[in-house]
Amino acid sequence: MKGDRTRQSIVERAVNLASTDGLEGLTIGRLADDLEMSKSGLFAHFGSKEELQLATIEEAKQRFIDEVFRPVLKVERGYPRLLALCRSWIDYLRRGVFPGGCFFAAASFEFDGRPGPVRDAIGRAMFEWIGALEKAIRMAKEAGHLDPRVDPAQIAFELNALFFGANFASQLWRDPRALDRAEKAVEARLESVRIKPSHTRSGARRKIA
Amino acid sequence: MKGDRTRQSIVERAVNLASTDGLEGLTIGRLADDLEMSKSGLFAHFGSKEELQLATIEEAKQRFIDEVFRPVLKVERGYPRLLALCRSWIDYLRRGVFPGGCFFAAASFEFDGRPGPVRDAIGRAMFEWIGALEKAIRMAKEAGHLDPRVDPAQIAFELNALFFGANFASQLWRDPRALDRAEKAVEARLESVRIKPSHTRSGARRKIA
DNA sequence: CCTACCGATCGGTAGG
DNA sequence: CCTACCGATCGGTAGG
Repeated sequence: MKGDRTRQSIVERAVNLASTDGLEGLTIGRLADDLEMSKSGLFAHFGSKEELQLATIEEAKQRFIDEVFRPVLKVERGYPRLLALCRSWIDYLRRGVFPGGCFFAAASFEFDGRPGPVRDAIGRAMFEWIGALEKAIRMAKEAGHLDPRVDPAQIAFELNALFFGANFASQLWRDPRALDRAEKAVEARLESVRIKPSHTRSGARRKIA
Repeated sequence: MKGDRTRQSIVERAVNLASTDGLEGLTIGRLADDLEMSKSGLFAHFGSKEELQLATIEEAKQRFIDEVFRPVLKVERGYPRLLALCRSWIDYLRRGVFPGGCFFAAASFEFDGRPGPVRDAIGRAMFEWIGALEKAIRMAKEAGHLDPRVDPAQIAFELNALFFGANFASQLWRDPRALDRAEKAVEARLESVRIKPSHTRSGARRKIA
């Protein structure tokens, strides 16, 4: 019980530290100092730095799901939910859910050159996220809200790229226009493949641009 | 003379190491081992790790200019050069100019949360790159090849985002489709704001999509 | 460009 | 959860 609460406070702090300094820059000594506990006391909860890193990724996933994904499930399926999901991502950066920007963007670029279980866990987490994005696109397509010729994997790739581009400019330059630019680009891209609901019974679906 | 050659071989190796392990993961000891020289002998060329990091960024800039930017200057100005610049970026990833993918994408995400001269240098380098991209867009617009309503900063933001998205998927997942997806997205985006040259004297310019 | 060294910090362990 | 410790490595220095 108490051990669980301690462990939880450790991984929460670890996620915040890792989002600014990286998962490798996260050190057991500094984390212990921050939490005013001994290194070995903290260490005992994980057994190795790698396990601490994996636990940190798991905690970041939970926070991401709670902050970005879950709120959107109440929006109606199809185009509205897809658009809401994209806006939710941008808003998650705007609200500063992680102090160093998107934890997963940072972790992806940090570990893409280092083989091992940590890289694999980040790869899986991003695969799940892109998969969720792709699913939202596919559902909108199947609901007749998107051009049937649309390739969900391609659109998911492009939307994710815009999110990373937003993270880049807003974090490295502290450029407040970055999030607006990303929002504009995302909305234009979705609009370009949208099929607007026809209000007349005989009205043919409008051609997409 | 000899000192210059040694220094050059150090920074070349440093760029490669940093592209996979990060600019902070780059350590003087490992770099010295790799080059089969003493730590202090290597260290004497720079005076501090920070100076080594700054020299490494400078070397990466040179390589980027030589590999991505310079080849494109021979292409005719306007739309052709803009398209060639984008393709050159994607081809630079494809050729594996840096072993760990794009040095600047990695460095941007690594240092965007750590204040200091290294972050500032990366910020400036990226500012110059986005500026060059923006200039290519502006030139195409002024040549009448792009919709006059186009905002060069917006398009530059989007193109750079697609490049980073390509780096992400090709590095973290080793997904060979990533570069093709980026190429497709870039070409579609440019096409969407393109004004095709009219071949008839009386022909009005076609509306963009 | 080298050997020889410094204090600090790293991940991790012993033993309680 | 702690104190006390380990060898290895970190960035950096002295002196040549």
